[in-house]
Amino acid sequence: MQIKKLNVGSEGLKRFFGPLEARIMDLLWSTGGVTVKEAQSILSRESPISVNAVMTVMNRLLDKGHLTKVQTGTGRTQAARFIPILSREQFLSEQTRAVSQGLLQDFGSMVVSHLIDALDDVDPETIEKLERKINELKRGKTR
Amino acid sequence: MQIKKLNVGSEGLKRFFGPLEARIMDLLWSTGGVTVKEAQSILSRESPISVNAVMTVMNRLLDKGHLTKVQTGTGRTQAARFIPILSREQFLSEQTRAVSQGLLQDFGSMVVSHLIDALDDVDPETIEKLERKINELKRGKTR
DNA sequence: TCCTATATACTACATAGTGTAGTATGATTA
DNA sequence: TAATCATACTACACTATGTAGTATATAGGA
Repeated sequence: MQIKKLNVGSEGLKRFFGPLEARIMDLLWSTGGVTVKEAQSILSRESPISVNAVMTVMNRLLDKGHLTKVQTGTGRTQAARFIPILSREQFLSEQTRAVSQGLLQDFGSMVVSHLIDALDDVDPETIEKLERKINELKRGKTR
Repeated sequence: MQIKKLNVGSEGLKRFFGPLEARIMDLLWSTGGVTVKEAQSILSRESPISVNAVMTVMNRLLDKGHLTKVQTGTGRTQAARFIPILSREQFLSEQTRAVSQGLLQDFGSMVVSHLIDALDDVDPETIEKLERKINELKRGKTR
């Protein structure tokens, strides 16, 4: 599922989610899936939050298509487990792809220029890949 | 002024503003500055909108620091002219910089990979720049 | 000088997204 | 069967945005 808004001033997952949503998604990805109660317990270590608050947000994430719910039974000892639909990698890849592609499309060379300035911290293999791509493009041009 | 949210699914200026805000900024940049009444007249050509609706939005853009107001006098014949603080180019450059840099920072190589896929449509000079940057980086590494 | 058109301010309401939590219901198991 | 736990439903706050009504001040013509 595609995120609608990117929070430009925030960091990490908070770019794609609200602060609480981000903490919950992080937890879901770290653990592979938790129940509402489990999530609430863990989140409450930092600052107390009600089970219902956590549940509402998890249900919203469910509605938005980020999670599935696995019912392991019924009754009070069998709480539903919420599980991310995409892996963290898949999700981030999809989102960064959507944003990069969108920006590139509308503001092409401007964006590339900014990326150039920020390229210093990118790992060498990625730079290699980039270089190969450029050679490819140049070959295409002179052909 | 830095935008807080990027509308991922929208296009052009609507990535940075709401639909009406975007139309107004576009108008402001195209004309170099207009009064509320002027803006309202022009916008109403597409679909009728009240002067007040336009004014509220323009004032909000003013509050957010995107515009200045130039008072050419007082009274009914001298409406204030709203003028963008940054040029369109400056604004877009600043915003795309913030977004690109943020994404690169948090999701470095992932973003570059997507960039690679989208590079085909970028103009040759930019590719040149990119190539020079890469050479620079490689020299830095082996030095 | 006074009336009225115009500019501007202030206020209000709707909708969407997010954070937070209360109440109600329903199933379970001790 | 009653206390416990899971879950649903509802509600409220706050922010951003779109839209517009009412009020006020001021200028310029009659």
